Amino acid sequence: MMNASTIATEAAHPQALVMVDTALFTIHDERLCLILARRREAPFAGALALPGGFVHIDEDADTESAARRVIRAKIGFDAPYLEQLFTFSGAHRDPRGWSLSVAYYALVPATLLDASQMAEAFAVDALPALPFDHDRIVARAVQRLRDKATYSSLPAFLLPETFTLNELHRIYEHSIGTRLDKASFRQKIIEQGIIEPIAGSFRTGAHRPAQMYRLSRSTLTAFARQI
Amino acid sequence: MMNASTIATEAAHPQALVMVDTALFTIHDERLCLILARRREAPFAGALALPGGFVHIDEDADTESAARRVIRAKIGFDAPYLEQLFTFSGAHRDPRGWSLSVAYYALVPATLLDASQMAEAFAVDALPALPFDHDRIVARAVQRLRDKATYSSLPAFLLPETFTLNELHRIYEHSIGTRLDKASFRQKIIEQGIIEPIAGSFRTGAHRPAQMYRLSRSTLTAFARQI
DNA sequence: ACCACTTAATTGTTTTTTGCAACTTACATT
DNA sequence: AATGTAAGTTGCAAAAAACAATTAAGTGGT
Repeated sequence: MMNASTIATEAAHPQALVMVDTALFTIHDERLCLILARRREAPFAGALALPGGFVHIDEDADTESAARRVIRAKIGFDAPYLEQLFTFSGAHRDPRGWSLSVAYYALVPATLLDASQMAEAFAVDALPALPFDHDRIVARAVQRLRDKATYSSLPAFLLPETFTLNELHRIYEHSIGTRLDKASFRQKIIEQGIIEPIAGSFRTGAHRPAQMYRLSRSTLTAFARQI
Repeated sequence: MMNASTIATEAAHPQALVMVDTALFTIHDERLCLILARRREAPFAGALALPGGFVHIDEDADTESAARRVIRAKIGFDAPYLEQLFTFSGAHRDPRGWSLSVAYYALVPATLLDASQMAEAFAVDALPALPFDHDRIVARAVQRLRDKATYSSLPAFLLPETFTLNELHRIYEHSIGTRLDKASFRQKIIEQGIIEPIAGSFRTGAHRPAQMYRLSRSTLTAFARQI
């Protein structure tokens, strides 16, 4: 029978530090933002960084559970969308030694965040300097979001439960970073069937009321073609 | 100053086993295959599995280097294409304890493999039962290959340095799993500029000779549209 | 030498998808 | 009731894709 010390002998190698880091996207003032955390401990105590922490193998079922735990600690609830991004590793990314960080990215509607949480949201194109290799994590997360926005329902997870087609249109444009034709966008979204109108529900304002919609599925839907 | 024992105290948690596993794709008899390795050690000694091993933090610069080392040990050279796939983790995927495996996938032209290596190539739709969670790794690797084949030069890395357009056509069909129109395929590939004709070089045979091509770039090229 | 056969490569036509612009609708405000 | 503006639709031209047919270039058999 094997026990921990047998394993250590078998592996016969010094151990890597295993952690998770999370890129929490939200929208603020029509801009794509990331929620940062101020580090309480060394290294880089006091600096703003991506929320993260060590994997606790006695407590976390897997790294995704660890990421969920980190996110809950940060915002108080589970993000509507969470996906593994990439695993970063090496001797120099953390001064404490050879480390491995499984990075996740999540999308959080701004409506679910309170003022103090929104105060820690920074536009992705105006982030402060970040410690470790968090710049690389951010770059990859933004790239992933942009890529995936072109062929899936991903950006919808930045919106509240209900939204108008124009709101969805704008969030796609902000996610992808390019202008999208209104007529084509509406047609494609409708025919993909990712959203459904909420009968009788309209956003009223100064002008013509807008039909409210909700996502048909709570999970990501990939499109056959690009948006 | 910090040292290993301080860190262990700081982390204050039992450690995860950190390893890499690799899905090595190749083509044999017009079929998409994976190269498996027979395990020499417990657990699952004697079973066929994805080539893999522990990360050696004193030797591997990062997990990608570890994957390259594993691949070199298996086939004797670096795969022309290597990419991180996904990180699998949890208490139950390996009987030795809570483990984390960073999975990579690689594409290797059959022409670079010798007979003994090809003997360990199994069609992805007729694989033997695999230990650990290697079935999940394989499923995700095949899915990634199929997805990426639809919008990039990825399948070309399964071919030797030089190839004909029809060979490229067939490898795309095998990678994606669907039929592609000959005329459209040729036009799209040419206009993407991922390949260039080799002046004066033709594959001769019983019929009309076919122009030979090579990749224009040694790195992956993503297309603006689907193939 | 010529014909049949097969694969390589191109050409042409139809259908579908896009990109763009103009237009209609429905409200609040004055 | 007129005006302004955002919501939503319609129509058309251009581009892209799918499909079908044709031409090109060799080998091998007679």
